[in-house]
Amino acid sequence: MTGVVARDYAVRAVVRAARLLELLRASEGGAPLNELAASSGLAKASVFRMLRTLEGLGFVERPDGSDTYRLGVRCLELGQAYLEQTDLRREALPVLERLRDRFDETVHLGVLDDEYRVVYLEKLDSTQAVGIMMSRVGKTAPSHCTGLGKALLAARDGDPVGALVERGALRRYTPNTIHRPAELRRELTRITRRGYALDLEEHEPGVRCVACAIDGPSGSAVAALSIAGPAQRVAEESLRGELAAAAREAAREIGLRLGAARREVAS
Amino acid sequence: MTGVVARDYAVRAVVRAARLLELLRASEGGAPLNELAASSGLAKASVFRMLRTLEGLGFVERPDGSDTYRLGVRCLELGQAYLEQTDLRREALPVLERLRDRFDETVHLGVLDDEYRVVYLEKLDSTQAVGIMMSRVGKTAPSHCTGLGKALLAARDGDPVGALVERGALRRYTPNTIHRPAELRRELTRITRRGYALDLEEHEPGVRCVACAIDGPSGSAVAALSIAGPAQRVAEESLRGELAAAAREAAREIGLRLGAARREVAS
DNA sequence: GTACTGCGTTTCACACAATGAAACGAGACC
DNA sequence: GGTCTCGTTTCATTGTGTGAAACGCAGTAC
Repeated sequence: MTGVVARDYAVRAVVRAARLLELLRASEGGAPLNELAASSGLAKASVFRMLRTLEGLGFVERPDGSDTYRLGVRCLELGQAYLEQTDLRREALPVLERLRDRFDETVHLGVLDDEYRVVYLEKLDSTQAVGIMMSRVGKTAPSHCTGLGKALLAARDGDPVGALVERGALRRYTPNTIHRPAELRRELTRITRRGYALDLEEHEPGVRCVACAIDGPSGSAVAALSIAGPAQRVAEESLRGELAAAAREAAREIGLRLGAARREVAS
Repeated sequence: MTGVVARDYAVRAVVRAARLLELLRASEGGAPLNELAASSGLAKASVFRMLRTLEGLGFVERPDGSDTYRLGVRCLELGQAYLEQTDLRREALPVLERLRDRFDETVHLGVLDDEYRVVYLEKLDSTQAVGIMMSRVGKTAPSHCTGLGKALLAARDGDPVGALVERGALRRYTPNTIHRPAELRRELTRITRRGYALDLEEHEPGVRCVACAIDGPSGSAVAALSIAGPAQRVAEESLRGELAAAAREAAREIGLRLGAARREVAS
């Protein structure tokens, strides 16, 4: 899926609309017409029509009647509906809760989006040290330097590292960030072999975690979960040992539940 | 959808794509192609192309590779971005927190979407009796029988009640629901006059609340806040008295902060 | 005051993108 | 094997989305 759509199917106007929404998402607190026209590379008139269409649909709004466009409430409604509808989250929740309670560390559930970013679907906070991690449901994070991300990349077929390189996504966030393609590829094979991914302060300084991919009914990974905590509390040995084992077991259980849920629907 | 866009500007393909997303949102856990084709009234081939386009963009996904389409992660990302970008929420939060702490009752912040539904932007739970209300950030609720909704409808110009009638939205949820247009109109004038809206178990049995509209810099209402609690704890007199006063004051303060924030940006 | 500049808006003729009918193929069911 | 139903593909047609350019309206400079 390096192209936007499998075949040459692709309704151009819709792709363009999505591009504008993405620009608005990236832009802090909205952008004026001209800016969007410039950065999208489309004609001003086209952008104008698009934005007005999106505004009428609630995907975009202009505070009172000003000239700066920002994302609209409709986006929130859809996002919330997505969360409610995904059975992944529903099935995973009890398992994640047990995991959190057992170690009292922060637990995450996440997937990759089409840009190879990690998107958090669930976050269960540890009772200790709440708020040191900047993760949050719906937020995105880079995949090459997070536990969730690396676990999911390792489970992808094709050449995810290549895709990341193309996008110039291999930024360095901390001294530990693996930012060289070759090294990242080695790391991914290692992850596949041992069945879990580590993040040793590669994204946020002071935060370590262990993550495992969750296999869906079809056998391929549909999500991943992680257990994360402050570096001074979680030793690398415990990450590799007890925590990794617990994470793998939890991932396996969620996978089974997903299969069961699917079969139930089918019947 | 009495006219999706002001003039005749409206990119048809985008409007159609939005219609499909809305259908998926309403449908529990996804829908197959044929169903979407039927309920959207579009040709099967068109729906097919649309869905594939949306899938490529991440707005829609198919679990493994099945035939049922559901909303995709991209929706969640946008929704989260919307929440983070709106300065309404940012400015309101500290004020709402004070309000919640003062009475230890659940506090809401919400807006109307383009279909005249209430959308919750923030919910601060009371420490007592958590979970009796089904509200949640990003969820929608009817406007004619909620405090937030009525406060916002009352502040709208035009004929919001007429719009609700057209949509057949005046459903009855409890014996107390105001479902007659004429009566609702009277209620709205009453609300405008006294400056706050009540919900006396009109939406959820056992839940009462008082709500006030928040005026943005331009003077018109941009949102509303409410204080809600179980009927047996919050007496109607205290709703009309102490709580209403506190809600009005909080709404006023948020309005001022919004004005200030806007002016800051402008400078 | 005028000239200028930067913005959102509108117009318009053209081109080709999006469309839907219909044909196709795969799988399930009987 | 026949007959459904469903997703997929093809293809000719047309009307939709397009961008260049013109417009109008601010604000600013001078």
